[in-house]
Amino acid sequence: MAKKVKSAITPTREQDYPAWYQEVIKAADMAENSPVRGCMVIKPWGYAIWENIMHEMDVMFKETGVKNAYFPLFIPLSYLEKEAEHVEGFAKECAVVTHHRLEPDGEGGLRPAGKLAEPLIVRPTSETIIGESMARWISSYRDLPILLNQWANVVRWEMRTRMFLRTSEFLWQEGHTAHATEEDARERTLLMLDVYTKFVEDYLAMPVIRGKKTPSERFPGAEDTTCIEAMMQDKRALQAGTSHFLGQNFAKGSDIKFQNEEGKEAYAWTTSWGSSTRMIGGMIMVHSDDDGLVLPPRVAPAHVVILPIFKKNEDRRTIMESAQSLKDALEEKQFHGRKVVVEIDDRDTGGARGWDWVKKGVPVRIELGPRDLEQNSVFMARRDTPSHQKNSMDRDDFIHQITDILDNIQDTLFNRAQARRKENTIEMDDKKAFYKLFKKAGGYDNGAFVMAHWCGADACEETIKKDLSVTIRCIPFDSPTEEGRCICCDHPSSRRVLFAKAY
RNA sequence: CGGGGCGUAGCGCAGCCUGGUAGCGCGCUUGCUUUGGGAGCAAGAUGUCGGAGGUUCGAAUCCUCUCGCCCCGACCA
Repeated sequence: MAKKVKSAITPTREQDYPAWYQEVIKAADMAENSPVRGCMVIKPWGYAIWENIMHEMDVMFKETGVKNAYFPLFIPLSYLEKEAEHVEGFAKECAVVTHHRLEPDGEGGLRPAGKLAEPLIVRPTSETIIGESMARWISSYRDLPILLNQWANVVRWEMRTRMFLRTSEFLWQEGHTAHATEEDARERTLLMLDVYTKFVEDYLAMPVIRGKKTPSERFPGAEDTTCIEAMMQDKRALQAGTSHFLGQNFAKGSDIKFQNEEGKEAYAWTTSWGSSTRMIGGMIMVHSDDDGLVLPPRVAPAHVVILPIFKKNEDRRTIMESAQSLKDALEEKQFHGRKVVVEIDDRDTGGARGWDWVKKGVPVRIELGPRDLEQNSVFMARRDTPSHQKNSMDRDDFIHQITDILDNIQDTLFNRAQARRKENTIEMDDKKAFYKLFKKAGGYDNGAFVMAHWCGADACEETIKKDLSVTIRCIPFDSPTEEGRCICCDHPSSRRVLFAKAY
């Protein structure tokens, strides 16, 4: 008798997308809300993904000559004042430390004491404090470029938070570089955007659109902000990484000067670039389904889970031995420079055990029972196919093919995401149709990625944002020059830009 | 910061209107039987009913204040 097909996650994506997202995280045991408002606790399964991300990105950064360093969590208030636009951009969301001690308040509690002469802010980003160091480290063009990165936490006091996507405290990396020439700095800006693109596409299997932000969406204090934008399953955009060309703005603010080859004093040209735990939120929203998390193999904490099936108690020992030898054989294999990671779960929880691993998103599940031992086979399920779909496979073939299977899953996830984005990316020239599309957007269906002409006026961008809460995600690098008319004001335009609802 | 909702066991909730000493489901513990699509039976453990004050013989329940969370706005690298 066919059992009614039921999804592991309720509600489903279509029923309530935001609730589905929270539930996927909870069901996969990745993270939970903390007692501290707007902050989350990242649990081992979630943190292991971040560790894989850190490890792989770190290698990629270093291949471009970047070195890691670490700067203080606290920044003197006055530092933030060094770059005018920067202050304005971050002032409203800074946590401020004003005291350095607690004392009894006489009523059984504690109160702050030891007021600081100058308040410290908890870094929302580190341009200013790193700039201060750079200013001291650089005196000659021979000291340049300086290529730094730090893995850190930052705090931005957000009004509304969501696990991984926007939390008050989040983990990230921030790169900061200083160069002798504008050209070098601009080159570095794009080089790091390339690194992000490669990482997000190859590891997180999220296809992205590369482009430049409009002036209103720029990083506060930047000359140019470049970004990668990905489409989530609800057709909203998520910025997955950003790289800024800061011109000489921060160099002037922090006094980063050097003597050039002609012996003249000049300000350095700086860049900064960042990506955060938000990528994990994106990864969840791009690949996961109504049965829970779906992990791209290249960042999965475990690649394979073996579920021993005990028909009779006497079988237990032989089946466990077989499971262990299968694990050993698989772990001798390398998957993109990393050992294939295998878990054995012999808990006696009935069928719930299998669903736990579905919900955790493990790429490959193996059921191993008496029948498989007799036939030297394994019963395999892939997370990129429906949960009920399982196939018997020769055990040795499976061991031989494991890396191909994982690669295949990785490719499938990427291709699926790319196909979905393509299907939901449209060109539009009619304002009424544009408004109609986004007016009804919401819930699981937020319209589309719309490529439309824009005249370049802030006013048009602002109008659309106000009317539809749709923003220009970026001016894509690959959008060709072509004659057209602004979707908002009908003035001439030479290029299409990407409009979408965003996270 | 405006508008709405909610705080009772680890999680999800009922009880509140009409005051009488704490309940359900899941989970958890132990044992036995089970295990190839979310196991069954039996026996258990778990609560400052968000906090403070008030009314009352008696408060999860009524009143006042307060704290926190969620949703919708506003804000948001």
